[in-house]
Amino acid sequence: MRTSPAIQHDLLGAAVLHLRSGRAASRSTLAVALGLAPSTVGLYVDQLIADGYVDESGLEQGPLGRPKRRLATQRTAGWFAGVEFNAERVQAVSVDFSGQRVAALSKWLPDDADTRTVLHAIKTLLAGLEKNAQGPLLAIGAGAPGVVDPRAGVGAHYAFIADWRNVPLAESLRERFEVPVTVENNLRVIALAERWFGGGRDLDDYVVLGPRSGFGVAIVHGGQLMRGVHFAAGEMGRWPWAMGEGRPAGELHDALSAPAVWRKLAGATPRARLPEDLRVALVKFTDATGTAWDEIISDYAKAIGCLQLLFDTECFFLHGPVTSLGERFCAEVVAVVR
Amino acid sequence: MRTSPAIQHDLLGAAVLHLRSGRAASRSTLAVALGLAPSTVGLYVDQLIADGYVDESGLEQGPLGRPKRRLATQRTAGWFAGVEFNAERVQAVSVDFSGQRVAALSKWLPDDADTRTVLHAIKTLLAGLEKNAQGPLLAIGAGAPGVVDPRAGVGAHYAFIADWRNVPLAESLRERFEVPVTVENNLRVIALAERWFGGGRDLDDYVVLGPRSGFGVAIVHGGQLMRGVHFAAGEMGRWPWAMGEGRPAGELHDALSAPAVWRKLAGATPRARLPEDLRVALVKFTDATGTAWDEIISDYAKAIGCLQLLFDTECFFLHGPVTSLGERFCAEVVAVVR
DNA sequence: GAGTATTAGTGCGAATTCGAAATAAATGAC
DNA sequence: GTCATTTATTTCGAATTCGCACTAATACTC
Repeated sequence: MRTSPAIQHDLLGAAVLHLRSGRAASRSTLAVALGLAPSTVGLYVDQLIADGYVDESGLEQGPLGRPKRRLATQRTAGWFAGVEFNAERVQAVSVDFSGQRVAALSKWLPDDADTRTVLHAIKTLLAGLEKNAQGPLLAIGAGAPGVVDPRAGVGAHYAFIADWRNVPLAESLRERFEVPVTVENNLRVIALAERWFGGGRDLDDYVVLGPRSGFGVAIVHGGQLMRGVHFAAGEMGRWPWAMGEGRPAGELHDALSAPAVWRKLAGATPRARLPEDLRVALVKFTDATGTAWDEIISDYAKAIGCLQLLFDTECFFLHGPVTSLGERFCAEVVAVVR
Repeated sequence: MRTSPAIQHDLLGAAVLHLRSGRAASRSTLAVALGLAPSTVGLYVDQLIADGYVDESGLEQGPLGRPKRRLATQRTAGWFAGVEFNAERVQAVSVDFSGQRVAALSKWLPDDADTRTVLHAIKTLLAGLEKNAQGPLLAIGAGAPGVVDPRAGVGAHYAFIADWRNVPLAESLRERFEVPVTVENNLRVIALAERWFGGGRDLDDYVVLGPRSGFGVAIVHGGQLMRGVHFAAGEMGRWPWAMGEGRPAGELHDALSAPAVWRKLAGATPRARLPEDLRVALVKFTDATGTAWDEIISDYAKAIGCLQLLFDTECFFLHGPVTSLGERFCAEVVAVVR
């Protein structure tokens, strides 16, 4: 009989993430991915199987040699809740232990939503997910807008929700649901998701552009999020920015934020509440080749060029409503950056 | 008798760096600084003393309790060589094991210096240091201009030295002197030095501004240098930059590099070779309050502001010839950034 | 000067991780 | 079918690091 080590929480988490994301599917691949000796991983996997977190699900034959024993996370070992919000709406999803989305709920907020309203809405949605879930709730992850202190689990500041200042979000949810709660900035949550499940899967250095009501970027360096001393890194929207030939100087988010882009394209400010309609309405613009279109392309290219000179990064990701401009937008931006 | 572990090179290096920089001076403080258990540090220090790298040098009484047994690096355990160069000159220093500078040599390069000339000059200076040194040479550190691949020890590219392309600098020096050689970009070497011996001693996040013939920055995030995929991070000099009211657009180094600053202040381009004279000549400008001066201040403040929004860092350092503008320059820049 | 509080450093068993050899499970050659 | 080859996993002893109890050295109190 082998003497298994006590399960270390961080290693369990890392192992499960690797299995869930498909990055590793057997003891040997897990060993490579985690940078541990095969013998060590063997001990850990045994323990995870004994505890009901992981299952062996058949063999996977390579071109030669002994086949891998495929590992899979146990769907029924429990579930996770994720919640994301801004001044307009709250969205929540439940995800089973194997990473499959089980259910999603969302709720529009009233125009004058304050901190209390928002917290209440979050708890209501989470409680709703809890009702139909099977197995124990294992953890909650929350993506909050504005400046977030993930160590303290506090939403430090956000301009668009009344009295959103030093809100102890993690503590509040931990009290109510009695599980570990992780809080992180909205955009940085996306960067993390990109790393674990998206295109940043094998990347250690990349930048996520998040044009929304403002313009922020999330920077991943050496596999780690760059947060800044005051958790305010990436606030690129407030860069001084020349608005165009002979135009007055402004700030970058006046040129590149989602509302600014809509305004330029449509000469109007569509409500961000109607992304479906918007996408339809904008299709014609993506086929047009007006000055506005070229100007947006050139501004985005300029911003990305600056970031690339500074970071010399592997990859950029564009997230948020502006992605509805489609593939051609990205392709043209890339061309101009070059 | 205690069973000492085999000395691990990285831990030895880290321990010695902490002792040399004054960051830790006893077993207990070293344990805190290295994040190891006191018992483990005890074993390591015993080994270092047995091997003649470290010495106990008396006691240090705190306000209460058993006094620390002060540790010091053995001056005579060996020495290190450091060499730094650009297209104009090569500078080399020797440093004993306790971090004291022993000797320094430098050499101007001819105007048409090519790769062979530069390598030869480097080796000549190092050989010169070797003559008067006592004890074994332990390692060489080299700071090279331009794009440097520190993993391969290769100088990838530098525009101002003829045929400086993929120069196997580390290999070349290792062959000649038969010790480990570390190669890093000039400015990043400064950033590392800042972290170990300068004002970045207790900082994990900061940016070093290096205006020279161009304008580069070295970024330290989480205690680690940000190098970029192509080792070209920080090339901020090539940012597009409005040159002033109604002036044509240019690049940032046209406004902020050392030659650009001299040109603006003096209406001329003094040779960078004469920093002593320059400093004297410039004193009058630091006392003047002309448009040029204000413009430089405002440009520097704008650049630093952009970096701060992006990185939200703890601290900025200014290095290079521009520092001869003095305290007042920095103070005014800081004021405008605010 | 004996006792107490405080901090520094050591001894030793326990926990974890590793490395190398052994074992297991497949393919393909003969 | 047997054997060499290849890859996956396990066994087992060794190496390293830790945690905790213990000892050491000092100042302060009475």
